[in-house]
Amino acid sequence: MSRERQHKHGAPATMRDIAKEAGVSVATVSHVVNNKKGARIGEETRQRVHEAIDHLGYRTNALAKTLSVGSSRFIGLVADAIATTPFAGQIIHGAQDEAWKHGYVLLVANTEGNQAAENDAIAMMLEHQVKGILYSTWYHREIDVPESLHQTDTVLVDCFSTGSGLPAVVPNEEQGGKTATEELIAAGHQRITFINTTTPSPALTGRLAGYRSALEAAGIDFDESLVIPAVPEQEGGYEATAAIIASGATAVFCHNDRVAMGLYDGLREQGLDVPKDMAVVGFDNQEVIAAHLRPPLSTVALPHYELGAAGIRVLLGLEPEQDDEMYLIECPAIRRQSV
Amino acid sequence: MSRERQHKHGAPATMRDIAKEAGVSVATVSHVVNNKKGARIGEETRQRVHEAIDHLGYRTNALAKTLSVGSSRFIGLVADAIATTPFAGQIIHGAQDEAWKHGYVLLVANTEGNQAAENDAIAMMLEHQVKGILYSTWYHREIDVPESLHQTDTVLVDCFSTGSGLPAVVPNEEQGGKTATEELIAAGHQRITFINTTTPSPALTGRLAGYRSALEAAGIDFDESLVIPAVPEQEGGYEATAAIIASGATAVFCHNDRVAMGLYDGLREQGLDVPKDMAVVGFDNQEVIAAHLRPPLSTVALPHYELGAAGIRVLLGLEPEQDDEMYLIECPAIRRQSV
DNA sequence: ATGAAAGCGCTAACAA
DNA sequence: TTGTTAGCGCTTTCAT
Repeated sequence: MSRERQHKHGAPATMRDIAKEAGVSVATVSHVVNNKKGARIGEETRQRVHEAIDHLGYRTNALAKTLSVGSSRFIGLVADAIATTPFAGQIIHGAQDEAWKHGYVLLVANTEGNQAAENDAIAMMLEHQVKGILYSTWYHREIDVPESLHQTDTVLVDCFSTGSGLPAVVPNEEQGGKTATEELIAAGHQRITFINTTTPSPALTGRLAGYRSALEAAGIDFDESLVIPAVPEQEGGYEATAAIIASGATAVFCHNDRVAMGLYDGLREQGLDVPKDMAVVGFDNQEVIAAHLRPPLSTVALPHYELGAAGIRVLLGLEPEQDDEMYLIECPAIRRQSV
Repeated sequence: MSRERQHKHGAPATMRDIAKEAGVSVATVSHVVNNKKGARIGEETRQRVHEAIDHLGYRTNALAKTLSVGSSRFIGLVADAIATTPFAGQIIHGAQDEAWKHGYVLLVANTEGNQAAENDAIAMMLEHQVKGILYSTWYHREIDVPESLHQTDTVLVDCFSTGSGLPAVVPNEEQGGKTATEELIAAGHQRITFINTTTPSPALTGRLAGYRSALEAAGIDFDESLVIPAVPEQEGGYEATAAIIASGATAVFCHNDRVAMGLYDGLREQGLDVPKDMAVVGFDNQEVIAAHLRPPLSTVALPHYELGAAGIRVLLGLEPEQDDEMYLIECPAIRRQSV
């Protein structure tokens, strides 16, 4: 009973239509639609307007509104690898929820690391008068900021660029490494190996620092020979098996869930049981893997959802200022059954 | 506190600014900016305009343009689980690329299956005058279409709703199942088990139909006892191990990569080698898993990128009409080393 | 309590 | 070849 004919091809009803139908001016319609508190509209008039609105199926034209008020409700999100990882999805989700909460909508663009696509994407967002841009990468690293990003407010998510002056929201790698190690220590382990990545990155240095600091806090001497470099994938974990066993350790902190998965295979081949013979913790909390390994993998989560949400908050100026413009997000422990 | 940020970027230059700077009318500016072919502009004037443009750093206001021409360049994409799976990312990526190619930009919203969020998202898209909406789910299934979707052109992606009259773009499960089975047959296997899912879905029936048709085409009798039901995750594959071995089969087609991963574990525990003692193919081509299992898993890909891209094409009327409004996208074989 | 009118930045006839 | 003039749908003073 509410809509007359909302044909796909019929032009949508405008305020003018409502005004005519209700026998009032568009100004009045605008006032009741937006529930302006300054304006006093007669109860009877308000009523008529509302009737006209759902009789005609009116819906405000956000674009016209934007043009009129001068500031849009768009926030752009440019990601470098939406497709290759579930992580990007989490960032988008977090950003979307938070943006939504404040009345903004997300304009997303994927660039697969392509320079040209990136510039096009940014240009398009600027043309759409975005309030600002979230520029995100799928793994934590330092980047060169595209020049065009400086034309609007932008915040870096899961990446940073020292000297760019742009605020960055990144995971707290060191705290994460410390947390992972502490899980092992708390379970009584003293000789703990750390399979670290071989690719230079904040993750490499941060997690190592965390590992050392956890050890130190527990009064355990750091033994360089216990940190084993490996390609950060299943293959790396598998290949590290022999070294792990030879080290005499009783627990291992893996650089990420995928190397833990590879290590599981290696351990199983040697007839070793997790966690009885060897405790293991991963990093990332990559759901498809961690939750379904046997036994389910205890790990530390990369807070992608929070990264996206926090990104929006700093963009909107809702987050307490950080002096160095680096917003560190905590990586929480996810306990399952491998420790 | 930080009100400085708000003043960082001055109001962007408008066409009027350019017009003044170049000493011409806005109409002229509009013409050169859009390279209107109808209008002849003096080379010298055009020059001046261009100079003013990059002197003032002009950028067209897409919103104003939309309002003026009457049709926007937005396409909405509402997804039910952007965060929980890498698949959604692929759909977005495909949609984004294709939309972009035709001058459209994507407005994305995530709803996590929440009814209210869904309606809000759709309403918001309608308010932004989207050209149409892509409604996608993260696994292929039949759905009830939200009423509001009928207020604009919409196409269903990775889901369908018979009787809704809405076009749907879905993976060709049957062809996929057939392809997977054929990979095994081509490798010389005759006794092939199929670990099928237990959850009712197009995947359950479609892949089974494909399995049977491949068998039939190869002159192999279908043996009901060779299809083993299992939870579609690692656990299901692992638990199916005994039945698989007992069946005397030499190859198995797994409902998805995750069950294949579980099966790998089970097989390894029994000292069986893949593919020597048992050939296995998966389904989905879930990169993080399939490419890194030992040995890397041969599988059949769910064409998510194509799903998204094709969705845009049918929305834009670029795809040859399909009578039943069902657009089947092929699932290609991905050969690795498990067969 | 309500309406008239002037924009917002841009496009598109139609003039000149 | 270029400028004038209406809008597009909405908000917002300022009148009435």
